[in-house]
Amino acid sequence: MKSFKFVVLLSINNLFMAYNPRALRTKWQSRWKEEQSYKVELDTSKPKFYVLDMFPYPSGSGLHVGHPLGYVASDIYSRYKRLKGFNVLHPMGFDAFGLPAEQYAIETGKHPSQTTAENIATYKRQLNLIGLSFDWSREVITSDPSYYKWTQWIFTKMFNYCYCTTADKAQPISFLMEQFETDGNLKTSAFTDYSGEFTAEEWKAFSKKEQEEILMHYRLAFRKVSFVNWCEALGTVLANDEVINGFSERGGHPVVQKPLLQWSLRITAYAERLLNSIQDLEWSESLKAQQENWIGKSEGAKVVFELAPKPNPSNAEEGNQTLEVFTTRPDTIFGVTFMVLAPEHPLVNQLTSAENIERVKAYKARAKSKSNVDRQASKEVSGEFTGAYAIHPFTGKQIPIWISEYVLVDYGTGAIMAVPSDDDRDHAFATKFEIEIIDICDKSDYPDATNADKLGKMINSDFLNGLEVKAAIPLAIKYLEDKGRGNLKVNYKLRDANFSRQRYWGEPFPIAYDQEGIAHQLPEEELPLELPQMEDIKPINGKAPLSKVQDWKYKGMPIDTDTMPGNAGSSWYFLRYMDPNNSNEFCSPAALAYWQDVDLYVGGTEHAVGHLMYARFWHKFLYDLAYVPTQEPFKKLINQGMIQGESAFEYKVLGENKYVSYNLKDTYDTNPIHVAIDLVNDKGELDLEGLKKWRPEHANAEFVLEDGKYIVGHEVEKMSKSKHNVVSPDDVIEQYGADCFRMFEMFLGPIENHKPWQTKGIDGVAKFLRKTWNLFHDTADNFVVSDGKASEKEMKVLHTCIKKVNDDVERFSFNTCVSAFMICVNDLGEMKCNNRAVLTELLKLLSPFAPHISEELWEQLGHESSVVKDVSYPEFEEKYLTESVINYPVSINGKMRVKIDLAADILQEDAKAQVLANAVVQKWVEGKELRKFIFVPGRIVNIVV
RNA sequence: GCCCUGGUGGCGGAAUUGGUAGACGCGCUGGAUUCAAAAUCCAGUUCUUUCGGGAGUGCGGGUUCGAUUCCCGCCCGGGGUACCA
Repeated sequence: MKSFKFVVLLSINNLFMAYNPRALRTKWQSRWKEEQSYKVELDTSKPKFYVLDMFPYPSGSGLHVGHPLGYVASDIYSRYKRLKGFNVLHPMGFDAFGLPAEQYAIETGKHPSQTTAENIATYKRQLNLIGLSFDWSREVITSDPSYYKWTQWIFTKMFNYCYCTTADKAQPISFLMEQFETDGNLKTSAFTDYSGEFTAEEWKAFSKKEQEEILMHYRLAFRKVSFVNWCEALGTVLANDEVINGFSERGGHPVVQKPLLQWSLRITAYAERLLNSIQDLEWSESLKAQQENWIGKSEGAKVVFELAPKPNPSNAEEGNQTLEVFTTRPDTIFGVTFMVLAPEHPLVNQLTSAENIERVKAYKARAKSKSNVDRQASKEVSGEFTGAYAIHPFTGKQIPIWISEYVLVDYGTGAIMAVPSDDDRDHAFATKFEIEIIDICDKSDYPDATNADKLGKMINSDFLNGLEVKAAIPLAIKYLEDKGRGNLKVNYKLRDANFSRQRYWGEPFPIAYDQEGIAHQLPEEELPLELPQMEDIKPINGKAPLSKVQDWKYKGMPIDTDTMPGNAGSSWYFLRYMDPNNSNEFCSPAALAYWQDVDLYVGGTEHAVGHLMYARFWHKFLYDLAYVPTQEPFKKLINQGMIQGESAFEYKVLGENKYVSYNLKDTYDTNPIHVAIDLVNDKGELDLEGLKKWRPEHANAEFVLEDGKYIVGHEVEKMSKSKHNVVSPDDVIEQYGADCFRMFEMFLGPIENHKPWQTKGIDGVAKFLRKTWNLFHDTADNFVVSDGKASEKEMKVLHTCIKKVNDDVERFSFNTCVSAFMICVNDLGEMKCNNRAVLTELLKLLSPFAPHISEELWEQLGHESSVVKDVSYPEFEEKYLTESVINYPVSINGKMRVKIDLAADILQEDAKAQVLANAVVQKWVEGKELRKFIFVPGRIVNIVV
């Protein structure tokens, strides 16, 4: 009876005293919250450091174990920098506007503002569970009017600015209008897609409406007709990824291209600057390459072709029309045998002769019915002759003009000069339609060269004959210039960004239209223009949801009914964190002067071009207006890899309610079906009782087992709800604790690698944390540390770890940090080290990785201060690592044969004598000629015989 | 096709500047402890071997005293992109 009581007492005691991650988590997380441990203020006495995670979209399914990979890494770095004396800005917020919330609202009737608020609450709870050191007082939510006021404000700035190509920066539209008043557009260097010319007199003679239409071609935020994916059956516009092979993803209804007057942002004006400053960024080479490819700069020439007069011109002016093309191979001009226009090219209708008009119309209609993606996916050669001809600028020959889908209306000039001998697509086209092919480039010196290599010697090319391609190109351009038929031209793949969405859940445009349809911005004091509350947010008759709002007017003028896309709010959020509650400015100059830019940005590669390109563009625009102090927003960027899920499959026999185990599936005709991964144990065995509860259709099913077990099949795929392979961090943290979760995520491998989630190794990290705890406690879990002077061996172990962790955090190699901690704790454990001085430093080192256990043990050491914010990072001291003797590996002919201790300061001659005297070395060297003795101090000895 | 990545034990991975290949962890094997199990601890764990060694970082060459690392030519996986004139 007595001993029974004793056992109970002991286990209760254990429950309270032993390492209990759950209790520590709640204790310290609430303490940090109470004490606002992670609140950060502008403090010019300290150097700043800005660590940012990519803005999460709060989806309905919450965080899975893949998301925190980057968050934990950036948190460790933030905590590390804090202990190093930096004033660290480490904020978090939510990209809360967007399509999924709106779609969910339409399906369930729940208002997006409600679901968004719920999802944000879930995200915050989960993020806090991990023990991340965010300053929540700086939280930014894009759907909050106090935030989107400034998104709208930046938009109005873009509306009021154009781009000056000589000053190479944005300039006010008013400046441009003054130019028009004095010189028309003849002298302006403003960036534009406007091709007409007008004098000052003509400008003044234009109506207000005509003037505004011209200005739209200069504004950085402007309206133009662009195409949307229109689905008649759903009565709505679809995003590209909602369209599959010309049909809607939901329902499979046909989708057509429909022209709509929409807002765009003139990012193309910044193409060259966006390209040039990539070089200065500390981003991965692959990411830089993706941005460069996206901008897609190519140098070539603009060539102007006269059009041959029509046999029966309907009016006299038509005869003087010209056709402009862009080419990267002006040297091939003597090989041009036809021209091709995009079907949508504005000259097509007017060029087409009467006898071809029907067929051209039919071809255009066919092109229009296909989505862009479809058109580009098809490799089929198709086209139609217009009946018109152009005149070759040098030979004067008549060249037939065709239209074809392979020419894209929005790249270059929407027209090409076709050179079938030196372009694969032109060649295929010429072959199919039996058009002449003139050989103009002798490639016999380069048997393996493709057309893309631009190699060969010019032939049949008049003044270019005999020249290599590289020499012929500049000469051809010079000739074109001299004859006034063309000039050097640089072209970019980058397109202006469509900035309108016919949706509800986004920022409204602060723009109203007068009776003539002229766009006017709302005055600044009217911002924010709040999104009106609507019960039913479905689009109506193909019009945007806001068109249903009765009084959606400003001073009687109708307000724009489109809303901004998701990338609006996320293009500048990183600036708002610097001064999140400012109601007078988007961010104060003082905050900007101090925080400057993001020092470290952590996020996934899925934003490689979209978000990062837009944010850089907005930032450069704000820089031009002198609102921000830096040219680039994100100095250093780390891409975290994707954590994939491991899916599990059961195998259903076709047509029967029967499931066979993995290794037997090939003897039946089966279909794999996803099963919930949490019903499967480490050995791949399926919990059949759990399965029956999860999916009742299994209740009466027959299971064909192997060795009495049902074994599932596995596959690694993206983690997603529909694949039933999602693992929530909540469960892992509940079972192992937040510190273990954090360290295990880091231990999985290099931060940038993609890897499947497997809890297989997590016990190793859990063991490590227990061992760390046990350095401070005896077997009965009493807190025991000793006070004397630490031994040299202990100091060596400690400082080896300090050096390794310090170096590895700096290069973002967190997995090797965890290894270093394990080695250190194992070594100290082996030495039975519980020395206060050693353990104190160890806790400081560990706290960025495992803040909860560190804080608890820190308190147990008797500190009133906090190890997560009040201490400074341990200093590495070389003297603890210096050795008087070094154990050298000795290689013979490059193979390691023996290790020999040599004095650290030994000279080569002495080393040689000692090494050669060694018995093992003797054995290998005996009877052979000693050719060379290599001694690399501190490293290695190599003997060549 | 083009651009970018990566390829190392049974598994995740380490080797930072060309210098001991496989750190650390998982798993596995054997042992201690236990009535037993879990947990814990100890030892072993690239392959091969005639126990001297030999081979080995996707494959084939090269440079070097020495190559996972640098160079040339291939193969395979992952990501991006695509009629871009």
